[in-house]
Amino acid sequence: MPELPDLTVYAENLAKAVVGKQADRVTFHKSGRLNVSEGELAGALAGSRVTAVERTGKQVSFRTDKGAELRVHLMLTGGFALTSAAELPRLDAPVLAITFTDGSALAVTDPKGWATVSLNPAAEAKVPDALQVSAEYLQQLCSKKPKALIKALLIDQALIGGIGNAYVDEILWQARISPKSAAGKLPPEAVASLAKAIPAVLQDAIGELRKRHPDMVSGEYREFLKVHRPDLQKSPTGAPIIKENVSSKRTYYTEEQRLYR
Amino acid sequence: MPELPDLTVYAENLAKAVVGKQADRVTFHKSGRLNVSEGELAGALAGSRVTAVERTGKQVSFRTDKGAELRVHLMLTGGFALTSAAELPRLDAPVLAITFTDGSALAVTDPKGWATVSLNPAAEAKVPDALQVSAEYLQQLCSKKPKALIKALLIDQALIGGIGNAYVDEILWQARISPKSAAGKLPPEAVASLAKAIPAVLQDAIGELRKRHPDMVSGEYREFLKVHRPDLQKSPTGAPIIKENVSSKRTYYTEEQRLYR
DNA sequence: GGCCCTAACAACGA
DNA sequence: CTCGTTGTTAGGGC
Repeated sequence: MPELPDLTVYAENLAKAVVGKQADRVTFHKSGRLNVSEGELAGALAGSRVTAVERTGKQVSFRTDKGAELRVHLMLTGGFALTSAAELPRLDAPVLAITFTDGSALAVTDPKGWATVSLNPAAEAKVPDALQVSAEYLQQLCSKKPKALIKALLIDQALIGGIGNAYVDEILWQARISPKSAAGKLPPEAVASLAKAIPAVLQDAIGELRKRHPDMVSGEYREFLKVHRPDLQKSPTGAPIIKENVSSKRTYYTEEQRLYR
Repeated sequence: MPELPDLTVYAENLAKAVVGKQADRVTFHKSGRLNVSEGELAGALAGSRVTAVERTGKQVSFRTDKGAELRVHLMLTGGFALTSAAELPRLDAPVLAITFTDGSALAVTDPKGWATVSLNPAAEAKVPDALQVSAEYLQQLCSKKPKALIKALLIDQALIGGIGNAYVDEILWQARISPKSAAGKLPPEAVASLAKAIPAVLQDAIGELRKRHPDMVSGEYREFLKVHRPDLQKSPTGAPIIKENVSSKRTYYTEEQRLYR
């Protein structure tokens, strides 16, 4: 569930909680997915100190003073948990658990077990983060995939990092562009308003989350979204919200959003 | 345009005309597509006698007493021509021309130049010919590609050889099965009636062509088709003919044909 | 709500 | 009316 704003706040809060701490024991539960053996993972982390926690696209990375990087993708149902070594056994659906020498603990949980954990992942082609995309880059993407629906293009993690199915609807509503528009048909003005809406919507959400849920490291909070919400009937400007599948994804939008095609 | 029935009669008539003759000069016009050099082609054929002409799927093969095989695919607009060496220069859109020692000549023509000519083509995975498909084989195909539309499955040359866009509509009407049925949803009875309709429709067409156009080696004759015809309004049993694209192909069918899905 | 793999489908060119 | 190749989409599994 979590998208860029949630993950950004998770990373901030995780950093406050664990940077500087020294890892003690590392355990991985076979329910999850790991790119190395459990022994290799424990060997690379045990005894080292966390130096940073950062978000990259939809993943959260932990770095250590021994140069290791641990990357976590929560997928649909994963979450973090800050607890103590003593309480770890009570945790539901644990995937990864790290205890620190001060007795505190960090865990990744996931009822579905789809979360992925990677130790020192191979460097990938760097995809621009959603908070960094320029109008020029967006224009390039639209020209390169002219027939793709704009919604499908924006949530493609190979093109832009961090936008998921919920916030893309917010962004498109903010820019007043229909999710079913063909990317290649967007005029420059529409691309420009989209380029503006992306960071605006995401930064606003980050602000809301920091204020409303200052300690969050898991879960979704969407009560301030403007259109992507099952309980809403109308957009803030009074237009009825249409609920429909677009590119096989549940989509909320209104007739206020212009369809280019 | 030609499909299995046309090509079958072409091959019969070509066999009557050229088997036993000795090739003299072989010329290939660069407009067409050839799997070897023109010199290689001429070298392999000149001086040898034609021993057989056969249809394989939608292709026509010529065999020689020196063990060569020449395979021709006419694509959309190609055709054969039986003429004389003297008349060859008057031929429109020639692709391949072979003169024989008795002064007669055989040519492949194609205004679009898409026809393909292959000398000793690499042996391919043998695909069952449409005249040979059993109900069991058809059932296997339907089970293996359950989501494919039945029309798309039947004209896939990698699965069954010889059925094209015109005769598939005739076959499906004969079997009273909608072209938009999902292959995997056909009950055994429908598969059985389809297995019966395929050779029935094709053999009937071969008979019609032999009778109506006893010397044909090119062109299309479709005046006896029952549904795949732009000029028809109703099927033989009086149902209005629906004209619609199915899997991006022009399709003629009626409500008499049951939709399984 | 996420991502990957595969199959089916549409568009274009030869 | 043909057959490729390519890009986009839809579905199921993890």
